[in-house]
Amino acid sequence: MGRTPCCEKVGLKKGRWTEEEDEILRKYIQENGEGSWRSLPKNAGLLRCGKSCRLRWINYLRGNLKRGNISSEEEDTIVKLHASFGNSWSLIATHLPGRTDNEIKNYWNSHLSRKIYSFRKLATTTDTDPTPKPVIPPKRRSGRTSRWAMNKNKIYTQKGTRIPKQIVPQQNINEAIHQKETNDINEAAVEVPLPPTPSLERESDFMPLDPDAEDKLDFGDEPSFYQDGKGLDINSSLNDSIVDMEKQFPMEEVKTLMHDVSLDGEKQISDHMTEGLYYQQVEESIDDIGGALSYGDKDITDNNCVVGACGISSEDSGAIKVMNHGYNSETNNEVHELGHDKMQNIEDVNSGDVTLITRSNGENGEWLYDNLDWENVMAFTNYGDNNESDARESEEDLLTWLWKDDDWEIDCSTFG
DNA sequence: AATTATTACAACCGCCTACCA
DNA sequence: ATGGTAGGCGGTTGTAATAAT
Repeated sequence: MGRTPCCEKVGLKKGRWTEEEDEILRKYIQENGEGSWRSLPKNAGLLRCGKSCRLRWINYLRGNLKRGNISSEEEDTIVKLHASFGNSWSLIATHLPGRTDNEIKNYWNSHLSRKIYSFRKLATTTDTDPTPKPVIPPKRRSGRTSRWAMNKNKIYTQKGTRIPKQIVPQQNINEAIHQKETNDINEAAVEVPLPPTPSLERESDFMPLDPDAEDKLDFGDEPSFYQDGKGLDINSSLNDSIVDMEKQFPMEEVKTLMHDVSLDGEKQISDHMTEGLYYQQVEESIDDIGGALSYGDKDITDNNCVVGACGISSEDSGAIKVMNHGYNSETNNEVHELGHDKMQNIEDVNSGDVTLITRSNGENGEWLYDNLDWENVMAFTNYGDNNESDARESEEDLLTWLWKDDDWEIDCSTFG
């Protein structure tokens, strides 16, 4: 049996609402209250579908709605909440008074997702010129002026480029938001769980998106991910695969190596970051995770590739992966084949991104894609705690990533 | 000045779930 | 237990607005 339509659509008006219609709807609801949307149009004398009336009311006519630009604080909150809740726009909207789910969704799709994509593109550029590049905003493209565009100089400053930390579910989300509202969240002792975006999601290896995230964020007396600032205790099925990297790979050595790499003319991370900034971020990341952590198993090298390929390059995850990779250097074919040492190995994956591996071609300039286990990349069989839907989503992410890449010719030749 | 390309965002669509008879 | 309905949600589309050519 087919689904019955929400209303009889014959003869109903569609498209933009006029002032007159708005006024009729507003007046009717003020007199009769919300609800009974199905019967509302008829009673109010509107030639609209009940759903359309509801949407119009909720998104534009009801009181307490903020109009105008999304503030930087709101934007920040959206990004952070998206990390925890994913595309649950209505849930995100409950934390942004006066903003509707539709508005937030649109803002995400038209502003934030693009920003993140731009950042990833910068981070994965194949430009081999080691010369530091100035931060230059892209040429203005044609099109309607966005609210965001009017908010000057917000995006292309380096100031805010640091990718937030991995999720640290140590406190209730509301508490974190309150903290954010009253202070600078970056200075807070505990951060709000961080944002994987659609393209970032694959990076939250340690805390996959969870529809019940809000309920679970208040961990109460649950153990922290961090154990005295050293290593990681995820208190989960991953326990067996957790490696205290500091034991295997002294932190000072990691820092030294990363420092050397950053000064070695390798600009894999991003053209818009200076070496110093990059190093600072890596160092902070290492400090943040209290030494080391690992989420994979013996196939962690492949995991690094998979995750990186499907997500934005993040300095934090980069640092983590670097260490993992360094630890697993013996299993890394390209390192041995090219005779690279641990340091080169770190360079290879220092953003955890497949594209960057192409930079490890070193002496001969050859591509190293052949050394990747692409079957595994596509199958995602080793993706952490994965299940079928995760794998499918990851696969879509990768395909999206490939598709979005500007250099189609290179992609074709590279991936066959 | 006209056209084209691109964008932001309002609105729609269809699916899902809770509720009720 | 079942089927119908309303409301809610996320994804997608249509289009007005705007910059670039």
